[in-house]
Amino acid sequence: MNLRPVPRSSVSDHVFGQLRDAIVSGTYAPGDPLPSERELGAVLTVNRHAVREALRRLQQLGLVRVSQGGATRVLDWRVHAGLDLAMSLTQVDEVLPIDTLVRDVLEMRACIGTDAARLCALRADPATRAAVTGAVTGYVGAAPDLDRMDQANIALWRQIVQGSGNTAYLLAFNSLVGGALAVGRVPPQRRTAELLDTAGHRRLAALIADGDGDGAAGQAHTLLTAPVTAATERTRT
Amino acid sequence: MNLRPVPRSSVSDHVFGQLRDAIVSGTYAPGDPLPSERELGAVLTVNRHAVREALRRLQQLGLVRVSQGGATRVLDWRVHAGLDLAMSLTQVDEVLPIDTLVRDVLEMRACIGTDAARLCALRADPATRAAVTGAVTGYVGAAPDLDRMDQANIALWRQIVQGSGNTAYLLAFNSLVGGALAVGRVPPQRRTAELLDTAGHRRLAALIADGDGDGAAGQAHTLLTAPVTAATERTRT
DNA sequence: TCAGACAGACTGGTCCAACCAGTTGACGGG
DNA sequence: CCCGTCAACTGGTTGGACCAGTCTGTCTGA
Repeated sequence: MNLRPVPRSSVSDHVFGQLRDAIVSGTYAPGDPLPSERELGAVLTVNRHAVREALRRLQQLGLVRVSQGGATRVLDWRVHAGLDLAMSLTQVDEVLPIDTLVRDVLEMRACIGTDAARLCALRADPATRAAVTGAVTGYVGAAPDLDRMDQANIALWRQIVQGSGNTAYLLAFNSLVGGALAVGRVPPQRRTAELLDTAGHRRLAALIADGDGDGAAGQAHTLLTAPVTAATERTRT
Repeated sequence: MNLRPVPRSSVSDHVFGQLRDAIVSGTYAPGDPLPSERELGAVLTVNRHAVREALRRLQQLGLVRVSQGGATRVLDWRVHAGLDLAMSLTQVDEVLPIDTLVRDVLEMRACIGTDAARLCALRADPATRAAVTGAVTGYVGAAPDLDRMDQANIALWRQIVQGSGNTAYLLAFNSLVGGALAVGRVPPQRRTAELLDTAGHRRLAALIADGDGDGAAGQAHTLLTAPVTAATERTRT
């Protein structure tokens, strides 16, 4: 087995995690006031500063609204939280089934990836086109090691998204990669079909190199939609 | 003129903003160590705790990596930052021209919105379909007040994205709405063309109500692509 | 000469204690 | 009944102290 670095979590990390899960899972409803910082510190046997640091992170995620003098209140994450929250949503199976979340992320990746491939074919400079072709070569060369292919696949799509010249796509891609897609929640055999279509990826690189926007979009759609339908099937069971 | 609530910013907000801008604008290159917390506190004449809270938020955004014992190092935001960063990118015109960012956001909104409309037509329950129709009615009724139309337009698309049943789309939508699109960076006259197509929006609602996924996608694409091409023109000038 | 152990000077992590600055709500006078 | 006042909250900020890792230069032994 391959060893991974030990995840060392600080006190404020624990506080953050607990509060985040409590909020997303609905333990605290939107509009509800959170216990005061001093009270949270007392209950969790933690210093107030640790609580404050955790609250800052929750605020940054869009989960709470803090106001001096008044209580810190819970926001409706369906309204105020950004895509980065997806990176943290791995523990709340009751509220949001993990299979559904995976399907959603794949669906979004397909949507973004298709348009990014189109734009990459239209807007990318020669160096980037070459980089895409190179990334595909690296990807194909990684076969049949699924883990390495996975890694190379992400690198490939990062190139494409970068080549699209759309910063919003790039940031969203980061959110998705850092999110449920990459947490290892999806067992290897589930991605086999997607990852093994090396011919399809080669074709995609060629279309991008040729500057054929519509062709690249179509090919990307084909490549990215297959796993979505598979995931959709999975949610029904 | 319409009055707006006074934005009151805390000390740690200022620290956060300064560091964020310094990082995104490249003052600190990826891999560079940030000054120590004590040093930052001394330079900014601020307590160390305030610095720490700001650093937590930067960490949450994916802009820095902090490690006990070692220095806090700057990450490459093009690799590690999520879409939420777009909500903060309004001041770094040199690195990322604001017109380009607006175009990117509109492009992404068009991409997501098109697929969300398709899924909404396919998957939404009757209540949600009715809500979409109602939102369009409210939107049309808001004419010709551009500000109210803007608000109603956002509410309408929120309904559609919600109806798509895709949580990733919903969170991304929040990021985009909270981001450059809503900061008032785009003068009213620039959105006129998009906002005034009431007939097109009515048609979209009808297609969604009928469950015509492809039709809804096409109509949504028409509605959302127009502002993108306009914004693209703008970036050339 | 050089590899490796070691010590000290950093780094961030946590805690305590105090005070400032807003908000809230109950209480009492008009 | 209304409205101002004030006390008891809330979060905001500061200072200082100490723990716990990391890094680096130095010094020792081979």
